[in-house]
Amino acid sequence: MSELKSRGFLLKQRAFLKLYLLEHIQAHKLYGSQYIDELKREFESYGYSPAPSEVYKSLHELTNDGYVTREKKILGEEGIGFQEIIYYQLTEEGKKRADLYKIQMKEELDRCIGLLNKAVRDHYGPVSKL
Amino acid sequence: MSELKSRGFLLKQRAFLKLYLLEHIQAHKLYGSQYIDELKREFESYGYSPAPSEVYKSLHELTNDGYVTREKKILGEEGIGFQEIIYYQLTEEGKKRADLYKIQMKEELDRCIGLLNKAVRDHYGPVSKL
DNA sequence: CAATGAACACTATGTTCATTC
DNA sequence: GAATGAACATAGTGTTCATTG
Repeated sequence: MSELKSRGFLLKQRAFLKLYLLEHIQAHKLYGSQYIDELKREFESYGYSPAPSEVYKSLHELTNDGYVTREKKILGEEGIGFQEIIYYQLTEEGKKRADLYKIQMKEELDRCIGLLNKAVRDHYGPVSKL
Repeated sequence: MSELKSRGFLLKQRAFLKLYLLEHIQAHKLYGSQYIDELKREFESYGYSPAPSEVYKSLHELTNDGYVTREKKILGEEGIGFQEIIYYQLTEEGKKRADLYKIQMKEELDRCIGLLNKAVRDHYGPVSKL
């Protein structure tokens, strides 16, 4: 998860998605496009709609980094429409490392929020506390 | 300033820099590398150090979009070290449009802060109000 | 056909270095 | 030599489309 060390301008999208995916995977075992739907719904009112491929890439990276394992299943009735889907599941190792990831992400989120709030203060007067 | 309409994940760096540059240029007429120094100092404690070329590109775009005009000067003593520098200055048109730009940026900043705060709430509990 | 993911394209950003006075 | 900015390289993200069962 090298994107956490970058310290550039703002947080990278994929780091953000991974934070959500780690939690969603822990909460309920779903397959790829279901997480995509969840995320789209979740961020809809924030004017953000993650591209499917970004979510898949995030899932691949979590897999490659050993956070999660994949489990293929076939969906649908015999004979007519088959559909392969892939379930994701946190590994034991992944659970521990997810905690560390969360801690690092908290710092990064705070940094970014701080930077954006500074811009609001600098250009639109003091930030309201409500 | 088409980067304001994107509505992707987070704000683009250059849009952010332009907001600062428009205000800095209005506040005091400096040349390029002086704005760079100002910005670096300003964001230092936020773990963000804009690359010089990003600032120059932002200044070029502000120029091309008619917000500012450029004025070349020669710095230094005759005979030995000459140094060409470029001062920037808001146009009349630029002042008006900068206000519009600020309004649009406010929305975008709020959207991004909202998205990041949501992540903090979702993963680390309710956001403290201080 | 829906889900997956690879390939491709494009945009944003960072790095290097030539120029110029 | 310091400032400027072009050229280049890379990263990040979005789009399209082939696969496949």
